[in-house]
Amino acid sequence: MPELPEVETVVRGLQAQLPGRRIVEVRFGKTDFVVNPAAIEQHLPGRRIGAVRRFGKFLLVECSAADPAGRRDAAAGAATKRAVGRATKGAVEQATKGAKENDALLVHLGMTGQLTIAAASAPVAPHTHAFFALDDGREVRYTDIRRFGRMELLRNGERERALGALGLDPLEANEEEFSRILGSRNARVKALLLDQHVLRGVGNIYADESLWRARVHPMRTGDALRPEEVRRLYRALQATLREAIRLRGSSVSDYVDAEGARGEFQLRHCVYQREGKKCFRCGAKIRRAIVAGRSSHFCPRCQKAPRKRHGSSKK
DNA sequence: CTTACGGCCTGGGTGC
DNA sequence: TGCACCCAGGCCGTAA
Repeated sequence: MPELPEVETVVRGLQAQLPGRRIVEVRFGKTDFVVNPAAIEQHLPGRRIGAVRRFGKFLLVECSAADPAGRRDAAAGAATKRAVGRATKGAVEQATKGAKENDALLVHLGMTGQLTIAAASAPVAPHTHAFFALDDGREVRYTDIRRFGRMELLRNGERERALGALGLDPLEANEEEFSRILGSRNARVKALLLDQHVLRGVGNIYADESLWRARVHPMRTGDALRPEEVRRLYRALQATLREAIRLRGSSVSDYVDAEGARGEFQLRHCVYQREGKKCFRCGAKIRRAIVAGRSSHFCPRCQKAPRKRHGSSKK
């Protein structure tokens, strides 16, 4: 399941390969996951790729302005070089400064989406539904078994609509911000961690792993957390995400990076998909329960359940 | 407004 | 061999 660390890993892989390359052709298989495939087919061929960045679990592939066939190569290359240095920050912030936004391909990998770079002659994996042929004989391919992913071309002025409602990046937020947005909420902390309008990029794996690490039960509510618990959760979340990025993500089912390689953080999971196994900290059996509509894995001894549930609407 | 919940999308894996 | 069913995560609609 691509969450923040997996998307970050894919972004870094693409960022290392794509800037400066020209897209020469776009081909689609099934298109039910694409917002406006005709617009993509019409506008992307001929464009040069700029920076590739992550925004929560979304990927943005920036493209140059339309550039009449083959001219201005040197200028485009120079612009690309400048873009390389500042990869992941401020896709929306940049937009609000009034500067013209580059067109960008927005991709969400859903559960089983993969973006890989391959030689155009390489065998095509099943369920590959989009091909972006490059000017060097390679192509970027989008493979998605379940097609829960999403793809859309964002043109000038569309980023705010697409991304503006997303919450804080958990790696950029400071402790005060984190505490403010969680501490004011009566919802279960598991639901808050998963809510992309609260924090952008956290999914089920990293929510469960962080809660275990912080020794916070997923059914606790945000406003019932003691300050030291919020602090532990903040630190656990960042440490978990950073370690997962270092290990190139968790490959629990289909996830691979831009080179097609699996990650290794699944080998470090302490609770996720470890139901019935021993807690690494205390030896109790890890349990699974549905919280916020999602499978939640936790240690019933290390992570103390809340006694009761305050009504959310009644008093 | 906030929160909770159910349904939907799809197809791989499982169990009979 | 086939087939019904469960499940994954994001998102949206609805209800309280």
